[in-house]
Amino acid sequence: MNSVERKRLNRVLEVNDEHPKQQVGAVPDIDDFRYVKTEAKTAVSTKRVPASSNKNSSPVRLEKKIRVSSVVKVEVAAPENWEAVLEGIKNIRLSGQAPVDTKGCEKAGSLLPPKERRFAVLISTMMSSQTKDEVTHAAVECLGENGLLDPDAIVRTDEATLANLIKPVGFYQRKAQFIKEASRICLERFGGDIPDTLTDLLALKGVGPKMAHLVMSIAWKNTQGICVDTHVHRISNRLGWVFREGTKQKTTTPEQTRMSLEKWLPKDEWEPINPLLVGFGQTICTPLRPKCGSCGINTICPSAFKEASSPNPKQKKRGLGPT
DNA sequence: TTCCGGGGAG
DNA sequence: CTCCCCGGAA
Repeated sequence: MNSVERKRLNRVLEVNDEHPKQQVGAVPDIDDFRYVKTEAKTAVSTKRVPASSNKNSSPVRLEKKIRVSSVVKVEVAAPENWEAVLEGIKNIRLSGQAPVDTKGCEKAGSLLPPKERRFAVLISTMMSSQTKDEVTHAAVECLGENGLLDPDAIVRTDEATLANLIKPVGFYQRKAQFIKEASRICLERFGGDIPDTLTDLLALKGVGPKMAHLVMSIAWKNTQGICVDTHVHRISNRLGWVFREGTKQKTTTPEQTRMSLEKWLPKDEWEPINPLLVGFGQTICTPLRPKCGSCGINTICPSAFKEASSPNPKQKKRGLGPT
């Protein structure tokens, strides 16, 4: 097995192992092993994170491990106030529309029959990453108008033409290539439908954890894990909702965030949390200069006004991450 | 005008 | 870590 396969396999093992053990769950020792692998794998990405002390003002929620015979029980308490925070964000989202509300990829092919709709969702998702919702939406429509929301049609279209059609989305050459290959696999191995498991979705090039979980939720309505994109990742950390395993440090990768979040967030919130936080992140809790002043939860958010204006990145002192 | 982010691959 | 691409922000 080469390194790529191993990497993918590891990913798959991680996600498959994440059973909805919520507030309290008994987890066998093997679970710890998994985290060892994960930490080692992701330890590289220390890049522009201000490395040093993050004094999270929110309540410390270290995991408590209790050894009972051969089993380690891992208890992860939900953050204080999380329900109030979530409620507050929902209220914020009720007023005012975010791009994701109308142009999110779950809208793709909503008028099509199930199988076609699923394919449209997959293609839409594969194009949408790193791209504005509106742009993706337009590209999907463009494909549809050309009868290309269909794996058969796509494999018979040459890559350059395909790339040209989806040009407005970022990284279109790569995506055209990935989409064509995915279409071929759909035809050859899944009867023209899209894969219905995380494992098989992740095996598609151009589909990583974020998109695989999204597709499972949207296309199959079978949520296997939380779809963590940059918004969910950033906001979860600002809210003090997630921590690196065994610490009170912020998570450094979306995968860490996903696993940390899944430990306590009730499963019925797993699917809605993504559009909720994405919209919130697009409008209020923006990456740069979050609009804390007009945010409805600025009295209960541990990061409120903590990183308001940081003009010159170069002069920014290191070691004082938000909160 | 420059620069940065974003999901995933290599 | 860099590369892919481009819009939006500094």
